[in-house]
Amino acid sequence: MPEGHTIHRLAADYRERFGGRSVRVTSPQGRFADSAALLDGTVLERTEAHGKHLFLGFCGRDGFGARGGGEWIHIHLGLFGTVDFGEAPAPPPAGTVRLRLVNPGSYVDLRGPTACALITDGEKVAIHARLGPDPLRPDDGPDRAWARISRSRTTIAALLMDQKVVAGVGNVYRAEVLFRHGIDPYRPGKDLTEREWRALWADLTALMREGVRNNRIDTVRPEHTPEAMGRAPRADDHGGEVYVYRRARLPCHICGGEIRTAALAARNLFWCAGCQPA
DNA sequence: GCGTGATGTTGAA
DNA sequence: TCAACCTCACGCC
Repeated sequence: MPEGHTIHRLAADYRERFGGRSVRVTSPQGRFADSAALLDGTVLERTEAHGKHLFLGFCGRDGFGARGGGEWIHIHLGLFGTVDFGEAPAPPPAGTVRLRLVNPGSYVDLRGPTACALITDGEKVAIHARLGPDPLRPDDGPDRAWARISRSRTTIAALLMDQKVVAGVGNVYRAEVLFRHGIDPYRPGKDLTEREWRALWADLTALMREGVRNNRIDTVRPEHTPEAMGRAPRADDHGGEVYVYRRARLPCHICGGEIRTAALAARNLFWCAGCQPA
């Protein structure tokens, strides 16, 4: 499930259910057990998202950080990671639960993350430093990304997936935003106009905010929804309504042409050659 | 029961 | 460019 919108939503949900209170921290699977023991009983003070990275900040008895300094759980869901919230009482942990938080009202289970580690303030700063601007972070903007894109011979499809260039965009938003702007995914970054890039950034911001709100990715404009066009809603485990993502060989909602797919840097790319001409 | 694939990242070759 | 890693649901025998 995880593109940037998922992570920002998780930051808000962890904060809402567990923020500001003492929390029981365990690792039923055992792979985070030592760190969980250090944090058990401390207070979840703050939560933060940058791109696809989630940070849970804990406060010990002697100020921020269970060990005295700044103390964070750094979580990256990778491709398979999942987070499931539930109402207390927490059931016996099912499957491979890496991290479980419990308080009197709620529990939350983390499974299958690429990363789940206790880090210091300094390590957190280093992670922020290697990430590009995030359309969902209020203080971030398109300029820093434009400085890289406008000088790069790499395709815009690859640049959008590079977390050093833009943080939080994944395979779905990449495919969909390029479709919405009629841009050929293979166009080199330096061949985009600044106007095109600013429009892409603004659109990503709006689409991803909507994604946080609804906890799913919807990218079709009102006039192209299933209701508006009299077609069946999308039957896909991902849920949202999209133009091209995972619609290989199906007809384009706009021009009727066949949606194409190809591997690009080991990821599946989807686009409509009619609507996104070279 | 086995093989496959998936909204991701890293590090070696 | 490729393999490794993280997990689980689904299709097919």
